[in-house]
Amino acid sequence: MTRRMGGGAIRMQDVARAAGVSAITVSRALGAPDRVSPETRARVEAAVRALGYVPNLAAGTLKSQRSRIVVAIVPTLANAIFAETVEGMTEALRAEGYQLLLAHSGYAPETEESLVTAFLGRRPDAIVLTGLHHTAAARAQIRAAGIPVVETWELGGAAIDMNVGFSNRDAARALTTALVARGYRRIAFVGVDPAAEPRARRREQGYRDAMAEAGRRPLIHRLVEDRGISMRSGAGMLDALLAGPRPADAVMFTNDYIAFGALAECARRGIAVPGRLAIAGFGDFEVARECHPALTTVRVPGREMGRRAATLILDRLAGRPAPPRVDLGFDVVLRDSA
Amino acid sequence: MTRRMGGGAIRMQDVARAAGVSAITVSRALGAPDRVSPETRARVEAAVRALGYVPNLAAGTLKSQRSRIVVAIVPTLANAIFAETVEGMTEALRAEGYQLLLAHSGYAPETEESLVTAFLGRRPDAIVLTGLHHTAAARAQIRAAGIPVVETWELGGAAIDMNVGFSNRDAARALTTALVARGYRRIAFVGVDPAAEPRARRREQGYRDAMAEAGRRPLIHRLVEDRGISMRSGAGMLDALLAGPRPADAVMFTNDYIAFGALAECARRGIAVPGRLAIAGFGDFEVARECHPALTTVRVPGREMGRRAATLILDRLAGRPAPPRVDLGFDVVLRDSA
DNA sequence: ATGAAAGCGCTAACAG
DNA sequence: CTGTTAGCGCTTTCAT
Repeated sequence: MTRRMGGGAIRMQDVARAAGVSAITVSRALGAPDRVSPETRARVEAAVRALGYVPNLAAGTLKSQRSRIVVAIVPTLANAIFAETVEGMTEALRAEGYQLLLAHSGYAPETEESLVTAFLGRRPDAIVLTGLHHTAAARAQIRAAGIPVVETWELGGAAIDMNVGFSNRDAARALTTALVARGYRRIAFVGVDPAAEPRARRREQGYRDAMAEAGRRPLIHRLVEDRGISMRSGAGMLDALLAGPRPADAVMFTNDYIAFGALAECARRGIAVPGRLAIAGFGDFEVARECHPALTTVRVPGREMGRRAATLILDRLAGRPAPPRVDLGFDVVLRDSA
Repeated sequence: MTRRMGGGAIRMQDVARAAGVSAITVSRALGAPDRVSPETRARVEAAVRALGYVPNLAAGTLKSQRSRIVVAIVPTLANAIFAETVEGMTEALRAEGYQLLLAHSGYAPETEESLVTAFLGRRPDAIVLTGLHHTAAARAQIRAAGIPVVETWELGGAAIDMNVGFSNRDAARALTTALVARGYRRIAFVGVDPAAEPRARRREQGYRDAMAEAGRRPLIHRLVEDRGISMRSGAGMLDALLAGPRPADAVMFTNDYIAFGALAECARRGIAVPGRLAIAGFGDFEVARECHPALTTVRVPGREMGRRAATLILDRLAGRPAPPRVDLGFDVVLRDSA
């Protein structure tokens, strides 16, 4: 339409010419509309529309040293667990014109590290990580970048910068205590390799705490796979739980999906839940609410962590005070399965 | 450490000085290592490490007009449905140094449009959309950007550029036909407002096709909410399905989550599945495999669509031939629920 | 309220 | 294989 074709996009200069102003005025009309007279603004806006102008944010980023990009790294998206956090984050960020650069680490700190390296090149304005466990190199790079950091899904003293989440340990302890109160005698815990998944380790610890407080011996089972764990793995644990002279009468799984897998297996085998085996999960995913019998579990603030992480970042970037630590809590949800 | 502090990051120039070469040599050592002598490369790499240099991709993008960013917009992440596609995409892209800018539209074309507008400012090298239904403005902007586009999760003639997916209509038809073959007489379909969800409309159409072929009258029920549909909504449909003098003896839901909700409700009410009511889903999500009775459904290539979308893009960007249309097919999975 | 000049940090193009 | 020059498209700074 104008002089350009084949690759060249419309620049601010072109808009300026069309509107009869200088480039900087276009910049202001777009980025700080109240610094420009209403008439000028209208002319610029008309030119923008007429030309289909889309500002090149790479140029803006380079000059202003603000990218309006926030990086987020989660362990996985395949479970709705972290997906909700991501949704909460994007929604809050979008409202302020920030965009989300996302990847999943597959629960591997080394993968996380290489993602951090790659993403930092975009000069993000902030970064959101899952959990508190990262490689030393990742921490160092992030610190060097000097940007706000939020770690989610875990609470602890070792946060790089800001920390929003809940206590996995307290949550598991509270759930276990509720099971004890309901009268179960042999309460087992099914988790994953504690070395591989920090949040699972904390949950296991909470279970141990509660059992110790109740004067019981912990009964711990671990799933062999430390990733890709899901419903299937729960089903596979039943034999171990029910074997021996003194089988478990209740079991708590490290998350709802695994618990549901066990629950379904009980249905297949005709094992009464909670009659012969009570089952509890962790997370309060939708399946926990909707399955039959409905799962006793712990509700965890997935979406809220995302939203809060975003607002902490936005506050910090706007120079508003932002607390270094936000505990969003949890709720023990007693249903029929235990 | 060096002369800089307070905001200024290390630049290529600093690395060049430390390595005793020019900036462009650093650029090449990093971006095209084989165009630099091994010794030089080693010196550069050492300097990079020593200084903790992270290239500023905003600058690179500006000059090279290649951002190595791919934009993806999905309807939601809360369902594992699209999350798998996103995972497949990131994985394939990451291997080639591309990064994913992601957002979810909440199934609203207008939201999608505004996301497109915002994202185009990053000058992405390609864009991946879900489905074939977009606003005219979104299509126009994308076309004007002149970048490769892949539309996923649906197949049709109206694609903007490339299209990878499967036929929702054929899949639903095949599943319905399988239900007919299994001897069900009154097969109902539970979908959502066809105007609100194009893929659901195609599934409904496939169901109609199969019913017509079998000489049956279609029995269509629709969920009131057109978004946020999930397990709960399935449970709520049972009354309608079983009401009247001639209740359905089989029902097919527009996705597995909804089907599972109905299945669980049957368990709660003591309705035999498939004895009194056979239930089928769509998608073959994990819950379909693991619930009891296991769900008859259609397996859909979620992760593969993501991977394929990525390779189409990479091929196109590398100047390799990329087919405009890839049909990944589907599989009817007959299990116990129907 | 508007503009001119300068430069953010890279890499394409062209030497040598 | 390595270097010089220039400029990508914005926004900051300083003027008017």
